[in-house]
Formats: sequence, C-alpha cells, structure tokens
Amino acid sequence: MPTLRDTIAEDLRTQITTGHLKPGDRLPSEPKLATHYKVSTPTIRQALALLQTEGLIEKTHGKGNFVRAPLRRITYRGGTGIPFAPDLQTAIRTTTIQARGHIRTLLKVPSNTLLTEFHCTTYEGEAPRSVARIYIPRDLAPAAQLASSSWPGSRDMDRTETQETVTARLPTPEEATALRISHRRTVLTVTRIALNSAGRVIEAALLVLPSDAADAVFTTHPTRNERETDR
Amino acid sequence: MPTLRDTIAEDLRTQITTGHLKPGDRLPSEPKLATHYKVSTPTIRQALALLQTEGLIEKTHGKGNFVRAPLRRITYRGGTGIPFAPDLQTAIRTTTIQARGHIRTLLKVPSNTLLTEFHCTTYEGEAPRSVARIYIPRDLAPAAQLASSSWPGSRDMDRTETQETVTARLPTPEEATALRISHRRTVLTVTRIALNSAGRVIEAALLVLPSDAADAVFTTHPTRNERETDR
DNA sequence: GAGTGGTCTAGACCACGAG
DNA sequence: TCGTGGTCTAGACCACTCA
Repeated sequence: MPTLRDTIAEDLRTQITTGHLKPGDRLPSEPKLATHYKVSTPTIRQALALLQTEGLIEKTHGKGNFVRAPLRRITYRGGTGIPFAPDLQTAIRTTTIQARGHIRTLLKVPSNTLLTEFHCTTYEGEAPRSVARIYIPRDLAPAAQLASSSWPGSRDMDRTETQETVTARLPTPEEATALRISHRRTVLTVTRIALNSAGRVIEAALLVLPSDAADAVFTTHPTRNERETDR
Repeated sequence: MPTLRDTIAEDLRTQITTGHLKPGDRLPSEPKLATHYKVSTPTIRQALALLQTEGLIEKTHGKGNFVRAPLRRITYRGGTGIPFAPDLQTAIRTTTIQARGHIRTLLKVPSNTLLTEFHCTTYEGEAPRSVARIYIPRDLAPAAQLASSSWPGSRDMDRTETQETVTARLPTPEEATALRISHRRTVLTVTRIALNSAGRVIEAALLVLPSDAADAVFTTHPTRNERETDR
C-alpha cells in the first residue's frame, strides 16, 4: 500500500510531466500544499524531497519550490581524449601543484613531482554542467596546452591506451555547489588514465557529472589478442 | 553551522569507521539514541537516513538498525563479453519473450521478434550483488547458450563492436528488492549493445549494480582511424 | 515586514519480527 | 506480547528572499 508521501509525490510528478506545471513555475507554498492534500507539512516536505532527488523540482530557501527545466543529457564519450559531446562552453583554470595522495598514485610518479592541473568547468549557457580536474606531469604539459581552445591532454599526444573507471556517489559539498545541484543528487564520476606507448601515465583526469542528466558511452572493438587472453 | 542531524550522523559515522561499532552490531534503538543525543526521534531518524544512503547501516523493520559490512567492490569490465571480475556465483533463468519497447529499439528488430531473455543474478555467498537482463534474438541464442556455465552471449560469437552506456539512477522497487538495497541507494546501470561484423545487433544487455560498491572499467586503445575521424 | 523553506519537537498510531 | 522501526501530526522557531 502506497504511503501518503508517495501518492502526493506521484500526483505532483504527473502534473509536471503532463505539463500542468511547467519548468520555472513555482509550486504552491508548503503550507498551502499541506492543506490542499490534507496532510501536515513534514509529509509534504517528504514528498517534495522525493521529487528533488529525481531532479524534477528545485528548492530555494526563502523563495519557493520550482519546477526544474529538464536538463539536456550530456554524453561523455570514452576512449578518445575528448570529453563531452554537445556544444558546451568550457572554462579552464591552470595551476601547478605537487603530486600527492590519490593523484600521485594514479600518475605513478614520485612524491612532489610537479604537475600541471587543469580545472575545467563546462557550461550550457549560465548553468555549469560538469567539472573536471586533469593532471599532467609538467614536462608533458606544454604539448597538452597547445590545444588551449579544446580540452587539455588531447589526441596530438602519444596516447596509446586509455583506462576509465566509472562510478557514482554523493557529491562533495564543493561539487554540489560547483554543479549547482542538491546534496541529495548523485554524481557520476569518471577517473581516466592515459598511457603512452612507453607505458608511462601521461594524464590523470577526474570528471564529475550530474548523474540524472549524464551518460558515459564506451565503444570497444575487441582485438584477436583480447579475445584469446580473456578468461 | 552543522545541523543536529549532521553532527549526530558524523558521530555515529566515526564510531563505525573507527571500529567502536562493528559490522553486524545493532545500534541502540531509536528512542534510546534520541534520549542519548537529547533530540527527538525524527531527528535521529534523519541522521540514520544519511548513514543509510551512505551504505554504512542497514535498517530492518522490527529488528533494529545494524552496521553493514563494507561490501567488496565489484568491478564491471567493459569491452569484453565477460561481465564481472570477482568469484561470484551466477544464477541464470532463461525465457522467451517478444521484442517490444525499449528492448526492441536497442536490438533494432521488428516488433514481436522472438528473443531469448537471460535473467542473471550474481551472488557473493547469499547476498545478491548484481542483476542483469540479456536479450538475444532467438535465432542466435543456441550459440550463446553453449557457454551455459559462463554468461550468455560470450565471445565465441562473431562480436566486433560493443557499445556500453553507463549511468546512475534510483533503483526500481524490483531492483531494490532483488539487490536487497534500500530505495535510497542509487544503482549504476550499464546498457550494452554488441554488434557482429555485419553490423547486426546480436545482443542487448541491461546490468544493474549497487553504485556504492561497483566500478565500471573501460580500457580503450585508439586506432589511427579513430584519431583522425574524431572531431 | 511578509512570506518562504529549514530544522526540530513531542508525541500518536501502525506494521513488522521474535520469543 | 513486546520491542522495534515506519508513518504521520500539529505545531514551534529560525533563516532566507524580496519588496
């Protein structure tokens, strides 16, 4: 038997998806919804929290609850060095740091090796849609910076293998504010490592995308060699 | 300024991670926690809900709240036809269905084409760790069934390209019960399409994994061709 | 200052699990 | 039957936004 909050959430959900409530519309205030549905405000809030995790509404303290515009899906295309498909603007900030911790492990370099960090944010208009941090050993960085209009670490480098690990988790507070999403929404993360023909790690990248509007697509062509060595 | 529920969650979190509370331990009942922390039960429950979405505790109606054993991570290895890395048991159920809706679109077959559906569940001991549904046009299915001890649709078929789409979302109620996870935990989904040398879709697969204990890893080797045709 | 959502209280009642 | 968590109520008080 469905609970009150579920039936209320379902009702609001259909009102949004059928267009009775349009993107940008403000929902009635929580007390008004409570009297309309004949429940108390905490119950209404639980229903709204559901819709928030689904990405259907956006809550703003002091203003109200708003129907969110359905995000255009972002497709991250794996394998190539090129991160994102649609026409998004990218802002890149470059700094130099010393290798440590997780990043050092990914790049397999000694401690305090100098790295160039590219801090990339893609925007769709005003809205940030992804954040990424790309680390390249500084002796390789000049070549990578050539493609300054595109993303760093692109294909003009001697890249022979790319390994990408995809997982999902709750965002850190910084990621939530950077992507302007609620703390409740999960993010899809891609950890990418690129090797050159000598087996050296020439790039490590950490990408974060809102999981409700992002797909990661990987196309692979098994070689004869892979077919035989796989168990 | 942190809220009460956050400080309580943080306190319990450190008790779990430092080992004061061990996997399998039952937490004090919610009223007892409420009096201990000098808050009301709803506040305790919000703190526990946080830990639940983090996968640290498991709530069982009528029994109590228990510290969850940290799950061994599952690694889904993309590219090959072989789905999972660790030594997991697999249960496979086979049925025949007619193509329709989403599956039909993925396989690019006419409506009502006969398909063999493999419903696969992997277990680590008693615990289900992943569910998958694999669809193969029935005229191709006998070859796939050869590898009955392994997974269906494996590499002995003429598979030249695999395309995998990874995303994350909340589980359907069926998926939550099948994986024995809470409705709040997100799942990682992999939609896989395999093509043969003629360009025919010879397999469509939908995999669902608990996102907190699963990674999807993809290794790609760009060919000269790909380097040039990519924009 | 008026209206909004965010947090929290102190209960009530029901449903589930185990003895 | 008893203790547990699940749901819900009817408020209170604070913080934020905007006029």
